[in-house]
Amino acid sequence: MGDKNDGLGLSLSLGYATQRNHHQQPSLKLNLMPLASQNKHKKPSWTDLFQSPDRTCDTRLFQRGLDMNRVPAAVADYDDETGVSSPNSTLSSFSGKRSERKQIGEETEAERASCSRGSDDEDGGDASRKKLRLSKEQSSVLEENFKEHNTLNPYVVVLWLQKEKLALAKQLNLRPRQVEVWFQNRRARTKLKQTEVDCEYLKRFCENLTEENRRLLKEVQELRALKLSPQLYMHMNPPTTLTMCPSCKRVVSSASSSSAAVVSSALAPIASNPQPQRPVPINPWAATPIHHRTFDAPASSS
DNA sequence: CTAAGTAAACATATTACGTCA
DNA sequence: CCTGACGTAATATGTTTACTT
Repeated sequence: MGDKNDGLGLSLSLGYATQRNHHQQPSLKLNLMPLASQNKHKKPSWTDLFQSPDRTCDTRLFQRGLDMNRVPAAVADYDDETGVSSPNSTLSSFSGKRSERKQIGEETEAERASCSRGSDDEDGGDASRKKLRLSKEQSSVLEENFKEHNTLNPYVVVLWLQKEKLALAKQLNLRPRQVEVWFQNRRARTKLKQTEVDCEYLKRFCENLTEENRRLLKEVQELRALKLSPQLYMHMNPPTTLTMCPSCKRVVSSASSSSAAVVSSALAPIASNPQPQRPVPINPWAATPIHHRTFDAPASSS
């Protein structure tokens, strides 16, 4: 997608956005790479570095029948023993091509029905997917990791993705796939929230502009009226609220009363000029401080 | 070098489940 | 107890990118 690499913009500075480049700098794992997979003539690929020699590993694990929310010791052991964090492992039971993923998913679905996260879910027998609510502790740990890793540079994120995700899953007794899904959904929620906030922000901005426009129109009318009766002009409050910064040449709009001196000097040419010189329209966005918002976790309903 | 195939990771939309008022 | 709203885990699908053949 085109927005993959500019995900640092509106979409929340999610560090993952650039992880596509992970193939470019996986050097830290050199010592973990199977020699057989190395090519002397080219840089080691990420795939080389992290790919499990046996792509069916995770599948096999799940085919043995695993608790859907418990990281099987075999998974952790596999990772620990080999020191290899296969990209596939992050997909856990659903790695591989979509079709394969689906197939595997179907395979594990039945198992899942007979599995459970905890001891309180033993009804089993239902072939439909079972949605399990993460515990508060699990959610908070994931949340912390999200905060910690959504702004890191891609390289670090890649390492995190490839390695720490497994560790996180292990720590939380979740499948790596669940961690992955959680982050995916978390990003979606964050983006949605960001969109809502931006929408509200634009709405208010538009309202302010409308109000400002109304005010300026009124001011124009007043100035035109003054033009017809100059003697009244001297006793009036300064009508304008626009000032210009002498250093940056920026026109600043201030709703409150401006300095009388500044206003008077600004008005002087206007009073004498039949064609009042308005400041060059400025980009309202440029003059408006945009505060980068940070988003906390949406209030959990659980 | 190029093209086709593949894998990984993502965004997005949707579905389905759990919780709560 | 029932029900609808809501939050969210899980799934489906399509896209992009890097790598391999």
